Parts: sequence; structure tokens; C-alpha cells
Amino acid sequence: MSLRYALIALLTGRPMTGYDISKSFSRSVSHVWHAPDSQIYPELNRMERDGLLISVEVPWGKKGTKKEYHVTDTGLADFRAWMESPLVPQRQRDPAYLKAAYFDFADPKAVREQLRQQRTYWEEQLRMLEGTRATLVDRSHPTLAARLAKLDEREAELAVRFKVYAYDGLIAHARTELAWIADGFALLDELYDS
Amino acid sequence: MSLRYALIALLTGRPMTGYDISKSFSRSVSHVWHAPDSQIYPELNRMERDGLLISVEVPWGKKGTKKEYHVTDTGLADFRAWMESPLVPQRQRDPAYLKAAYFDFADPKAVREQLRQQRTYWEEQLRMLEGTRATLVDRSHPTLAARLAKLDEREAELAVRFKVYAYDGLIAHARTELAWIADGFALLDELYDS
DNA sequence: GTCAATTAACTATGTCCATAGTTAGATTGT
DNA sequence: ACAATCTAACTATGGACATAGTTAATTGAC
Repeated sequence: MSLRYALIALLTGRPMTGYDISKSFSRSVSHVWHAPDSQIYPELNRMERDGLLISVEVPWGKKGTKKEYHVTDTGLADFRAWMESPLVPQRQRDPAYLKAAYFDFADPKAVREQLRQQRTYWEEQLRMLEGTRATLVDRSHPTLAARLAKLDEREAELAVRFKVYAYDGLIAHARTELAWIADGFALLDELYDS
Repeated sequence: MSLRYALIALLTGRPMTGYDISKSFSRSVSHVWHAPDSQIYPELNRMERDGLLISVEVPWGKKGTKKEYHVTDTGLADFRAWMESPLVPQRQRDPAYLKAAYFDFADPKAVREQLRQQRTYWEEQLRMLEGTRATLVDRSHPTLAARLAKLDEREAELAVRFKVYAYDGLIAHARTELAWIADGFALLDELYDS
């Protein structure tokens, strides 16, 4: 159900086509919530059916048209209701921890290689998160900027601070993963090399 | 596909019935990997069909029987292959971060209440993780103890250290969440109260 | 002028996962 | 004696999600 609210959240910034949304998801939104096209398009249709969004046909080139989705009052009310509803804690389901608990079943070289890949992945994540965080702070992030244009300074301040707060959480998470990976290398050195 | 390997991992400790496994999952295993009955039983059947496990009918009481699942050599080889295969990074899909990014849409009181609930949840998680970690270190954890009985001291040391390592990662994760939640309270104080 | 890349909007299939049951024998407490 | 609880092994249904396509118009590069 969270995809629905991720979509409303994104569309509060500015109206978008399914394609725009898909691109946003594969760029910055996926840091907070990942979804592929095959989930986005059907969900947009269901949301329009449920009255949370309305689509407006907009011409595109000479013959083409595209559908721009706008959040309705119902959609916004639904979003606020969800925002104030209790959070369902996520179940643990990260294969990295499962594997780590059984590293003794694998060859140390293969383990080291996996840790290197994990480190590369999280370093890249961290770099991207810090990059996006900076565009939030200086208000140059495109979707955020569109939303801020509709708000007064006090509201804009709140919107920016909470987005930065969310990114700070993601950044802390990435740093924690990297520290854990570094501990993993140290543990391998201790157990297999010396 | 990771459920399959979580099941083999668990069964390397000792043979178990589906019911034993289900109980283990709702106790300690769910820290590393969560799964309900409705996933466990069908997956055990598929794994037996695929030759990764064999089930042995064991009498239970006067008339009843139960099926005890054992890991086959094929199953163990499959597990080792998975352990050495590259890890697929998990996509971000935690509603907590999505919500945090849009806290300005919710009433500050409702936000505070959610942060309190999150804090309670993660404090409880942390308490349980630290409790289980202690039973790993002193080797009193039942499933681990069963597995250690089959290993020599060197192998046992490795098995224990990697399990503790995995739990240390989970504990660090829980602490990071708690620190982020504390930052959330501080941010609310700054933005709404003073 | 044409060819590749991009924009747009999907669909199809299968697995994963959550919620909520069911059926039946065994054990324990009173 | 019998009720409550536990052990055991499921099933049914629907939604979430991944992977991998399809079709067609538009725009930009050479």
C-alpha cells in the first residue's frame, strides 16, 4: 500500500505523467521507495479509479497525447490520513545478514569478494544520498523546488527540513552498513590470516 | 529465494519438523529472516521435491506421526553455492523514511506519537537482539549448540564468531534507527515548540 | 533524410508474501 | 472426565513485486 502514498507524495510537488514518475523513481525517489514501471502504471490506474488522482490528457507533439496525473482533494485527505496512521514495522528480510551468519560455510576468498562488492555498492549509495541531500539543502532539487514554489517561507522551511531529515536517516544507515562491512574485513583477517 | 537458504541454514543445526521450524522462525530466526507458516510449509515441500531435503516420518504419540526434515548433500552443496554467489542488494522500501520525508503533511502530535511507537519497537528489538547475542557468545543458544556439537573447536569458533558478527550488524542497525528517532524528536522540538 | 535515442504507456507471467483461516491428534491441569 | 492448550501440518485468497517484454510517436544527431 505504500507505493500508493509514495505516488501521491511525489505528485504533490507537481503534476506528472506516468513516464515522468517512472523516471523520478529510477532517479532520486528510489532512495526512499523503489518501484518498477509494471507496478507504477497499474497503480496509477487504480488510484484514478479510486478517485485519488485525476488524469488530464495533454497534447504531445503533433498527434500524440500524454496523461498528466493530478492529486485530488480525496487523494490528499487519504495521504494525510495515512501519514497520521501508525507505522507498521518492516520485517527483517535482508539476505546480507543471513549470509553473514553463515560465512563459515563459504570460502574466505568468496566472502572477501562479496564484502568488497557490498562496500562498493554502499559507497555508491552514500555518494548519491549525499549528493541529493545537498540539492535539498540548497533547494535546487527539481521536484522539491516545484513544491516549494507553492508554499510560504515557513511551510517551505518545514518541507525542506523533513526531507533532509529523511535523507540523514538513509545516510546514517549507509554509514552503519559500511562500518559493519569494515568490521567484516577485520574479522576475516583475524580468523583466517594471522 | 532466500527463504530456501534460511531453511537449509537452520536445518544444518539439527533436523526439524515444519512445526519446529515455524516456532524457530517466530522466535530467534525472524531477527535475520522473517517468514510465516504459509510460506514455510509449501517451501519445505518444494525443497524436498527438488532434492535439497529429505523428510523422515517419525512417530508422535500413539497414532500421530511427524515429518523431520534433513538436509541432503545436494542441499548443502546448493547452500554453499548460494553462499558464494554475489549478493543482490536489497531495494529501499521502508515506509518509515517515506513518511519522514513528508512529516510536514501530518499533525506534529501524530508525528510525535509515531516516533514514540517506533522508539518502543526498536528498543524492544534491541533488547531481544542483545539477549540473543549473549546466548551466542556463551554458546547456550539451542540451535547453535546443536550445530556446535558436530564441529571441532576451530570450526565452532568460526561458527560462533560469524553469528555474533551478524547480530552485531543488526544491533548497530537498531542503534542507528534509535539515534535517528531521537534526532526526529529534537527536530520537532526545534520546528514546532520553540 | 534517416536512424538512434528518447518519451510515453503499457502487458504478461510468475514468484513472494501477508492475513487468516482449517483439521486433527497429544498433553496438561483440575 | 474433560476442557484448554499445544503440537503438527497444512490451505485459500489476494496483493506486492520482479523480470522481461511490447507498441508507437517524437526528437536530436549526422
